[in-house]
Amino acid sequence: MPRPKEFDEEQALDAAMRTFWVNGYEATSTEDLCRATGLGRSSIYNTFSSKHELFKRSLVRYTELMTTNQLALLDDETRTARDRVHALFDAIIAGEVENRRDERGIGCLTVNTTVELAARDPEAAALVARDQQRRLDSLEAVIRVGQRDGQFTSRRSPAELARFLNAVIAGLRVAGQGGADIPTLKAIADTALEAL
Amino acid sequence: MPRPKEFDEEQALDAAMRTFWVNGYEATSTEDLCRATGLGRSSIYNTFSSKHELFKRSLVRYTELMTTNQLALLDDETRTARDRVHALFDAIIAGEVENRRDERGIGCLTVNTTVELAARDPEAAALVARDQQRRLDSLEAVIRVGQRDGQFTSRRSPAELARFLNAVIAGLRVAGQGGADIPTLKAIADTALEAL
DNA sequence: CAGGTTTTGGACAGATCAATACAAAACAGG
DNA sequence: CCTGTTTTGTATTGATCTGTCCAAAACCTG
Repeated sequence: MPRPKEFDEEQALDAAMRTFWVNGYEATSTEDLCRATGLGRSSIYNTFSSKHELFKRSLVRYTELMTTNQLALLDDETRTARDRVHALFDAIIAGEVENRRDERGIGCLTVNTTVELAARDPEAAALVARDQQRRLDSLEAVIRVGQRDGQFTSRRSPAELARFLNAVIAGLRVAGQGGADIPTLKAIADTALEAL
Repeated sequence: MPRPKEFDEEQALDAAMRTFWVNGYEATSTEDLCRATGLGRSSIYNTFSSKHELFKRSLVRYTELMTTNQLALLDDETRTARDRVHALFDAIIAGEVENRRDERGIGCLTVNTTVELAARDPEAAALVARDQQRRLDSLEAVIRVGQRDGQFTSRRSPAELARFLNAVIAGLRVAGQGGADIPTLKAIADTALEAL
């Protein structure tokens, strides 16, 4: 009996997510969100309650899309540990490249959120922390495999190396946003791989 | 003949810098700046022209203070290359530790600016890029020394390794903001050092 | 101590912010 | 085709934002 929505909620969420991703939370106005999604204010508030709620859903969606894809690369047991980590770096760099604006990457929404919001938005911080834990778990597992197979020779613990890789990934993102070119990003990733 | 200012401009700049550092550019209101500096609106606008101008000056001051100190560590020719890089990491981690709020670091203003502003503020981007170049130059020089002395055995070029270290530093900052504890940060830094 | 200049405080301007109110439009079921 | 429910567009709210205005206070110099 109710009137159906004229738009696809998931599609609108993707548009909102991308806007937050590119502009950040504070610099994104509700009007920006209207323009990006093509919806009116009423539809947005009716569907997503508030800007903050919409941001949280955007963040969740981002991690569902991105992290899930990336962890699939790490968990691919048909490949060696080194190949998996390499594939992850390649995917990250490829993402940075295809999302360039004015010679700069747009980074990673979870990194951006950590920097912009984590200190004063506990909910956002919790979502990012949860995502990070998933990533660390997968990284640790693949490093363990690589150590068992003798591919990774560092004597450091898998947990430490996972943290290290995660930091390098964040650093890659920041470097991309700073305007580093692809060969530079590849060199950073390769150097990190050699540290394992 | 003119009436002198009642405040110390440099001191006010430091307070403003710290506010931008902790809260970010967008989330800092002019009233926040008044509260932090203890100045009235008129004094701020009379002295610094605008929020954006004040931000640029804060950014310059930040890099003058921080980068200058850090590069002094890298350029200290009384120490070995490895010791210098180690000292840099120690200083960064010590800085992250002494600036913690609610179990989180407040990061680095240049990294924060890269993430929040570089894409849409060319002036801020230029200031950050200039600072980064200084850092890369010093890193490259010390790596060159380490390679000559046989302390660093990686076959990668000093330029690439400098980029790598810079990325790890950014990653350290983000990790600190994400709530990583000190041993974790130290492990990340040590792992990076081993890659050289 | 007086004149000229600057700083300072507080009120204010205009824009923009997130969010809401409300009525008209659009749809499903009976 | 009508009834009830939801969505949608528009106008508007009240708060907050950056920046300005202006008069009074404060200072230095002559």
